[in-house]
Amino acid sequence: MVSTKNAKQNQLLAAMPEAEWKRWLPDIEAVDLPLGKVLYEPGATLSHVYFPTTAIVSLLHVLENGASAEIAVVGNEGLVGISLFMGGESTPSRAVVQSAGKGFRLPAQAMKDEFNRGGAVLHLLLRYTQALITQMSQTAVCNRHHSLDQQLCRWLLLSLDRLEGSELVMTQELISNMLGVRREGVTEAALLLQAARLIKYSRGRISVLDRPGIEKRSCECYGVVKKEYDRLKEIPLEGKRAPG
Amino acid sequence: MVSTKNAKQNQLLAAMPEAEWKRWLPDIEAVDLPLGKVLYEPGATLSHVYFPTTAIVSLLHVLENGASAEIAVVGNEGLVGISLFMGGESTPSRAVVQSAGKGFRLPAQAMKDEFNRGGAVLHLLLRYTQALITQMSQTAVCNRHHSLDQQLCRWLLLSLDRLEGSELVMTQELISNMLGVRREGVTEAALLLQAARLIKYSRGRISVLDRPGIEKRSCECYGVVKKEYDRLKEIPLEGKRAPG
DNA sequence: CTCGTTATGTGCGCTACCGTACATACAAAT
DNA sequence: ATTTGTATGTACGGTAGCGCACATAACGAG
Repeated sequence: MVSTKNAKQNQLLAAMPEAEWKRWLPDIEAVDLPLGKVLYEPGATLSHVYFPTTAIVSLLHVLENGASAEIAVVGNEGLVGISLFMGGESTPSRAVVQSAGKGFRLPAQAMKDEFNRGGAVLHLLLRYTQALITQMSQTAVCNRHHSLDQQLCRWLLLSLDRLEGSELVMTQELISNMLGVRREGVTEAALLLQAARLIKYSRGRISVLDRPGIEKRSCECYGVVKKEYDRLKEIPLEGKRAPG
Repeated sequence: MVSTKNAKQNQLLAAMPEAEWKRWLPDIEAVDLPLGKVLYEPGATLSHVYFPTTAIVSLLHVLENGASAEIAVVGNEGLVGISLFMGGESTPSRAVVQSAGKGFRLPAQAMKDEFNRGGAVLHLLLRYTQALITQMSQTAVCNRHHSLDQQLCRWLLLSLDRLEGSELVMTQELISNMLGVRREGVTEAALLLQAARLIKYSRGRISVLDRPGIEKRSCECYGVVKKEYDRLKEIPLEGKRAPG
């Protein structure tokens, strides 16, 4: 049981009713999620779903020519691998660990069985998926309308919310991959933020000095997404199952 | 029963097993979906879910300053109002009829009850949602990386697939709202397509002359999305309900 | 301390798209 | 036939971000 004692650092696992949680225990497994680890590739069948606790995972959508963009980010508030219970078995996107840390995982079949019981677990996961959808669509609009500057701020805030402390380990090159822009563009934007004393960084380490300042500079997208996650967290679980 | 005789023009309704379908009948209702009709506003609680048959509905995400972008399009292959069964009650996006036509609708409570039975309906709807998610994320990347030209082609193709015939009623102004770009930009892109004899248009009427030509000119995003919808349509319904 | 490697900074011409301001053209109404 | 409104075309300066080619700087290994 020692191995699962931190599992409830993941908010979905923590929100799970006791009865369900007990059924999961035998199958759940602690995993290390090192930077860059790929949890799934486009089109691949998923073997597990992952519940990050201290790690952050990026959902990247990759184009034929190799260009990519992050469509959502998953931390301890969520899970990676929704297509497993959504019924598609796979997605055309890629999940990569963006910030090293720990997490837990559950085998595909166990996840499906649990989901198909149709109770609290189902509602919990779907509600989370709904929040994820919000994040994706906000990202789509953000890609269209906001400046790199603003997007970098949004991205920093989303990452900060999923980390302890105010430092993130992340090269500008990696950030550029996430945002789907040039590395040099990130350098410039980061310089501006540094000049404004909002952040400080050196060789892959970013310290956030003035979070409120970054929030002011960010586009609305961060706030919208955060608010929606919060809202959905508050709605009580239905958990009911209609009679057959 | 006359009023529902065309309901199975909607692919989701058509895929519904007979037993479920019979339960729905009393509640289902034919509706007219005129151009511009708003099916839901950001944050509003949904009263119905809509199953378009000949109409096309755009899911738009609107920013504070009024700028917007289409994050997905729904035709007779899908339904409008997934947040109802996903558990959020509302979404921060807006659903607008982009191409006038007919559809059917089901009251919110009936939809929820049916979904919570947990059988084929649930799996069908979730699978569709999964396809919708693919469309959203592809759109996000497309917004980032592809030219207006390519995106216009993608958009035309997605619309064509959801219409009979090869003509769409749509001003360039409206298209620009969907794509989240300037109207003049659409004019230029459309001129190029017209010069290449791929389309012809006049005052809000676009005729597609050479569909394969447009497909060649489109970015990959159209193909990826279409393929994923097709793939998910093929997966047989599980429909099973795990024992309590 | 030196060297190779990786991370960051800079410069420059280029292009797609923006914002704005108009000009034209078609279509329906009177 | 003239008017009015809406749809489309054109023009032009501005700019954000691109692709490319380097310059600098930090760090780690030897």
